[in-house]
Amino acid sequence: MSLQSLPGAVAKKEPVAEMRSAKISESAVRRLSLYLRLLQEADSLGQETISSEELADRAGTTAAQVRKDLSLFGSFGKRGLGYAVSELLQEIREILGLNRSWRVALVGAGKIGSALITYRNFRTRGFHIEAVFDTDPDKVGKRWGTQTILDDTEMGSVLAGKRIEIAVIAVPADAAQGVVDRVVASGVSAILNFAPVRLRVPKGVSLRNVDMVVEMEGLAFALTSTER
Amino acid sequence: MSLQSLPGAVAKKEPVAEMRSAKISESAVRRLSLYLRLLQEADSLGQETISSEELADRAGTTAAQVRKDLSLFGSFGKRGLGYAVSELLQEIREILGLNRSWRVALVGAGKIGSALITYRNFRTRGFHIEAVFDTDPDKVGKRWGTQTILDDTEMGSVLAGKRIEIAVIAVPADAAQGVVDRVVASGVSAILNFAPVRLRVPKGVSLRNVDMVVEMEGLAFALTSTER
DNA sequence: CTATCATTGTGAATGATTTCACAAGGTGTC
DNA sequence: GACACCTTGTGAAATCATTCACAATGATAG
Repeated sequence: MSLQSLPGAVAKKEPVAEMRSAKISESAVRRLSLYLRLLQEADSLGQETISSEELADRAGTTAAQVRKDLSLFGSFGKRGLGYAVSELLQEIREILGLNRSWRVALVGAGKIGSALITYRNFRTRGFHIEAVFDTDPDKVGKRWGTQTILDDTEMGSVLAGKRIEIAVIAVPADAAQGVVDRVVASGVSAILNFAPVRLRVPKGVSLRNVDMVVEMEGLAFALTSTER
Repeated sequence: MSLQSLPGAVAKKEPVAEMRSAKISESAVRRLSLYLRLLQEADSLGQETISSEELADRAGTTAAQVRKDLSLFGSFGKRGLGYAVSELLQEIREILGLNRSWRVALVGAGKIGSALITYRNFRTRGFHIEAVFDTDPDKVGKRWGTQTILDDTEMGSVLAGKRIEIAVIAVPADAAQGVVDRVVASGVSAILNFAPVRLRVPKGVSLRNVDMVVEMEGLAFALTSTER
């Protein structure tokens, strides 16, 4: 039986805006993103309701953790029944800011950039790559997916002109900080960094790092420390 | 003035093996990996000593955090002076298990795999990709870097034969769990997963995930929640 | 309509991580 | 050799995150 039709479910939830004052931990946000993916899978299989326990099992966490995470933003479930899949899906999309599209630029047209631009999940989640930059004259002017690679020198004006919000940095480590300074100056306020370097960003700019060497070294540590 | 020559520094440290009993948090290990990179940079510039404060500044953390992280494994510094760069470097390499090479296999010869195999930092850190697998008959047999792409069906025997320790999973989400089950059965006990899916591994197998969509959604959340 | 069952939402308890703060140890100067 | 100065290593305190446990709520069956 469907929960969407029950009047209580929507009326009860707290306004999301009010909840934003509290500080939400990065790990909680990561889990929400994961719940979202799991809910989309459940939804596409036609599942209508899900309990915190089932969601926790699929996410590899505990039912209490799921409920706590969701309670940071409101009350979305029904006691005795669980959560309406499609409704919770929509709530999390709203919480994460995914009910709109985001304007993204890619700086660095190398192998990592190439992997990103062909990654379907990106577009389907609302992240639209609207510009690609590189310094290499052999690459500039070439078509890359739906984009033509632009010269690095045009970066400032294009980012500002297209009002790009998120920059993906996929350049060599020694060039990364310079790129960051320039994209921030052009109004970008969120950065996903693939370069193996610690970047400095001004307050108000969000930064996430993806560092494969750090992950591999974490695995090496785990293997080393369990050895006997 | 160099610290290496002073007798106290080495004699004083606790044996690493003994310290391993305590549980080390994942975030502490991440920071160690970062310190290592920063120390290598300092070392290559000829810097001989570094204080916890300077290392913390470069790593974007606090001096107390640096000292606490290091104290989990021993006493490597000299009061009043700081740490000998090349010595601390070596200690961290030992802690993380990087004084040896690791046998790595790559499963999935797509764009992400391509980015990995050409990534120099990998090899220089001791991670040697010794086999590459794919299911696509058009790819099997092609040369990829120093490796020839092998057919997926050979995976089990090759992994076991080469005693591969770490597998990098770069296949589509719906194929990932099957691959994991097979690599684990072939003796692999650490996995770096790029597929956007939650994998299940038996106890004793280490797993790290790199999930670009999760990172991007984290940025979307940050942008959304700071908006007014 | 009452009893039973399932599952949420949430304070309180526990556990983990980070920060504080300072004694201890070591350098350099006069 | 005494004094002034730095910086580590580390208990204790503070903060942050997770887990527990249960009252509250709603569904369902008879």
